[in-house]
Amino acid sequence: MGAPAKTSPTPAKRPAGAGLLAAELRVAVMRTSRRLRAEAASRDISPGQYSVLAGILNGPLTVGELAEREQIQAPSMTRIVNGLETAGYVTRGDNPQDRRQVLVHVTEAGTAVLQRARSRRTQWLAKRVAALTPEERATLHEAARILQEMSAT
Amino acid sequence: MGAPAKTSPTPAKRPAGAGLLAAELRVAVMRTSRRLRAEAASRDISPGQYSVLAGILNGPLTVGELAEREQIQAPSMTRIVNGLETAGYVTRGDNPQDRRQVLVHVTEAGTAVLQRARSRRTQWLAKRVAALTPEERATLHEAARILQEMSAT
DNA sequence: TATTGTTATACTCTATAACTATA
DNA sequence: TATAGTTATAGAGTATAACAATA
Repeated sequence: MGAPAKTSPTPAKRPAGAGLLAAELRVAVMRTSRRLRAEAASRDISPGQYSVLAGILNGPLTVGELAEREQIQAPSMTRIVNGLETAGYVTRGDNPQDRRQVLVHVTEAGTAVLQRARSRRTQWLAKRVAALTPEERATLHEAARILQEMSAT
Repeated sequence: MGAPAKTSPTPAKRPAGAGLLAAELRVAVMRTSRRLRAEAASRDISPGQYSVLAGILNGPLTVGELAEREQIQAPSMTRIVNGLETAGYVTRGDNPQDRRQVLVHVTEAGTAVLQRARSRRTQWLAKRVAALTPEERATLHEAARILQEMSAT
């Protein structure tokens, strides 16, 4: 069986076995992602573009590094960067130390659009998060950290 | 701004404001969903097909009901049902009380493939879930419930 | 010869609009 | 006239394979 869950915030629920938990988590994540995509669609920038801009805010990264971070293949990242470059949100620069690489830099317009998008993008989610109890928010905060770590594996 | 977050269960981390939490949650969910899709791809059935089969295990539903449950439009559900019907996993039946409606029934093959898929589909996730602490599993269990409720809104 | 990035191409999933049949 | 479902078409995002430039 699962763990005793001694200090669970919801005493009525026991932790399910790994298989059952994975199944319910998978449904929850897939459904939420579909909802997020639908709600955020056609405003500002795409989810992929958003992540890329956020990733290079603190300094340029190569196309390969970005692809690895986003867990997608290089050609897909090339397309995302193309879109951002056309929109004027990033520029491509050479790396003098390895001229095969392409460093993606964020522009001022890119920084601005990211900040605007940050508030709009999460509007749907933020509205629902705000309706939660502090305990539920803490749970989601911790869950986000766990999911990030699991996905990074 | 967000709530003061007075009784956080994770002392080192305070619950972020609704906007920040929504932002980090969004990234975590989108990244995990991309990972899930990639890991589960081309085995058994698609995520959408999986959810549909699971939904009609306890009795047939109409195409419209399924579309609403999955938060997608009717034509998208028609395509998913087409795929399942071609594969022999569901059958379409009339509703005698309203002949505009189409009731989607699961077949024996559909039930079997769902049970097989259930264990395979969540394999990637279950492996990582099993490596977590009981407390982390409890957190994800609760988070799944919260995400489900938020997505249902 | 190996690696980085791009181009070419195709597949999956989604959506909106137009259509058919039933109510 | 309104509703349930399908068909037609298009768009977004992803992938693999082949190619160019550089190491």
